[in-house]
Amino acid sequence: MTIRLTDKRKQILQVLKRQHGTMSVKDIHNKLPKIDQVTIYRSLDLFVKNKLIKEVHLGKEGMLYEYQTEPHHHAICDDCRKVRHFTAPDEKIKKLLGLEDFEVEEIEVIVKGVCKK
Amino acid sequence: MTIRLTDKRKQILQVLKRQHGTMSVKDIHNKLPKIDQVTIYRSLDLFVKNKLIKEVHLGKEGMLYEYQTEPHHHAICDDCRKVRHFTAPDEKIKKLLGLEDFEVEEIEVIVKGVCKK
DNA sequence: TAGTATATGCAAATCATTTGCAATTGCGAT
DNA sequence: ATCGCAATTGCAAATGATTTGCATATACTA
Repeated sequence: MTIRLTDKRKQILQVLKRQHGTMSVKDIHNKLPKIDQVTIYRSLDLFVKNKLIKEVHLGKEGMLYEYQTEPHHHAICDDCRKVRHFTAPDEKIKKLLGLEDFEVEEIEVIVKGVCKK
Repeated sequence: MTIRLTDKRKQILQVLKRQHGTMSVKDIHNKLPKIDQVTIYRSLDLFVKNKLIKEVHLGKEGMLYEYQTEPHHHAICDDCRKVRHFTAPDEKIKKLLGLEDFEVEEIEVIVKGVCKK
């Protein structure tokens, strides 16, 4: 099985790269109305499996996808629903967790609260 | 608006308390087949809003609910899908995050990887 | 105990995501 | 260049989780 970087896949990845943040399938479809939603779903799955992008659950609103230039975590405001990024040294988090008998592959921190502007 | 702790709600909460772990709506419904799923959905929403229980997303499989005697985080094995709990001092995590301008209400850490038994 | 607000069940709607299948396209071998 | 086949795409329909509308049942207050 080969993974072809077709034109549509390139477009989808491009949109995600430009966004600098999370997008839903709908968001992507709005930007690329000529590409079928199903194709977007399948492409995203493929990208996730190949670790080109990340998927995150930040609420009940369905899965979100994100191209990360550098790994980061998310804080979401309960009021305005805006998402903020923040970085934290994975190694230190790992140490805090102290998980024995577990081969850690990915750590995801989701912070909920209210942003005071 | 008053929150009535009706018999059905008590049963649902009871089931969650006994579980010591996450449950899906289906899981709960299996244990309490006489209570309609819709009632379970509505009760869980209510419990979450009143902070009696927590809801977590650990995968694509839909929302999970959990009664936590003490706050903890989750590690999920990509192979066996088993969920493990672990605690970590919130204060220290908060410090690592270094979120300015954000009123933190809840921190959720989700670890993905493989458990080596 | 009557009156009213809340809770419940059922059927149907909605929303995100997946699947089946037929048509199209990309790419390597000729 | 083009033939052939595997991978990709779109469309329609299926699935699965969750929500909504509404009529009935139940709990609490006066």
